[in-house]
Amino acid sequence: MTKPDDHRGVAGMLCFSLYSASHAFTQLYRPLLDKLGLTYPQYLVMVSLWNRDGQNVKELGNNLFLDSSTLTPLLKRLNVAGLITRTRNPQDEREVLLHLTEKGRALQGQADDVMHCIGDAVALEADALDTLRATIDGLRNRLQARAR
Amino acid sequence: MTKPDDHRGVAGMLCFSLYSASHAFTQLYRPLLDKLGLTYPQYLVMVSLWNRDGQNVKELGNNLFLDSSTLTPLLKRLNVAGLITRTRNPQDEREVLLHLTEKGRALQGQADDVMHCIGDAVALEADALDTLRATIDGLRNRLQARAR
DNA sequence: CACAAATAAATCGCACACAAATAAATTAAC
DNA sequence: GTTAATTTATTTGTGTGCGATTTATTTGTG
Repeated sequence: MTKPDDHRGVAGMLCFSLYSASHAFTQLYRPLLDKLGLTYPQYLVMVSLWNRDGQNVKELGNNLFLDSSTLTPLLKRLNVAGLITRTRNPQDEREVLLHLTEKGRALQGQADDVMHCIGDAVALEADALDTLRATIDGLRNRLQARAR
Repeated sequence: MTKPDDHRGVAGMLCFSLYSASHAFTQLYRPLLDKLGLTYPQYLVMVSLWNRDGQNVKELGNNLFLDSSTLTPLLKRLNVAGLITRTRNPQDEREVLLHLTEKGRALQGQADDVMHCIGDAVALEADALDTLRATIDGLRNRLQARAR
């Protein structure tokens, strides 16, 4: 919260701007991702695996800032949907390795359409967008540093 | 999503910056709000009612961009905690009016400490913060307009 | 007045998030 | 080399979010 004494309720709080904008993104994604049979968090997992296949749960969690208690059930759903496999690492049986199936890899093609639609709605020039993203990432990093 | 062809996974996506920054805020708030016995969404409801007491569920939902299926159970918990009352509007029995109890009003004093802690972590000058908030709010409004 | 349409909440089902506790495997210490 | 500490993932329980449906009340139309 940022302005203790204003009279605008939640509207003046940066945390709420982020909270509501993030939900607005999810709402915009929903009908697009429905066509791929994915939820928004599932889509983030797929993006991460399209970028680097064969991550374990820990690495994926570090990339998405999510913990295994969130990811385990989500990954099971992606597995049931036939998009990924979950296998123990023979070198270290504690780790579960995540690999795209053929079907999971194929889905990346359809995802390009999704990104295009979202880009239109965001309606920001490339450099304005980079600046905004960098500002928000910097903020997130400061918040996470405090939360330890 | 913003950059289809980069090689950075989720890290290059504005939606993910918002998503992860919003969660980081929640994590920072958690230990502070634990002392008040509130979750972050419950805190948003209290802020809205501190700003304007006596809203109905619909109005509150418009302010927070949340719908009654989310709010009803949350409001019941605040009611059980003794922070608010839920009464039907005699003039229109469809509406449920939300009023702070004495205990609920009293909690606002402790919330000032929370805001102070958060403000420190955000570490932005007032005008930089206003600009950022306005940018994100503008983005949210564009996304919501597309989502209809 | 009667009765269909609209509105406000609540209910139900599913999928996150995350703290806390547990289980299994590896590494460290001695 | 056996035991303790650490690491990785799963399980459990609570609280959101939200689509879809349902219930109750009010408004609109003839």
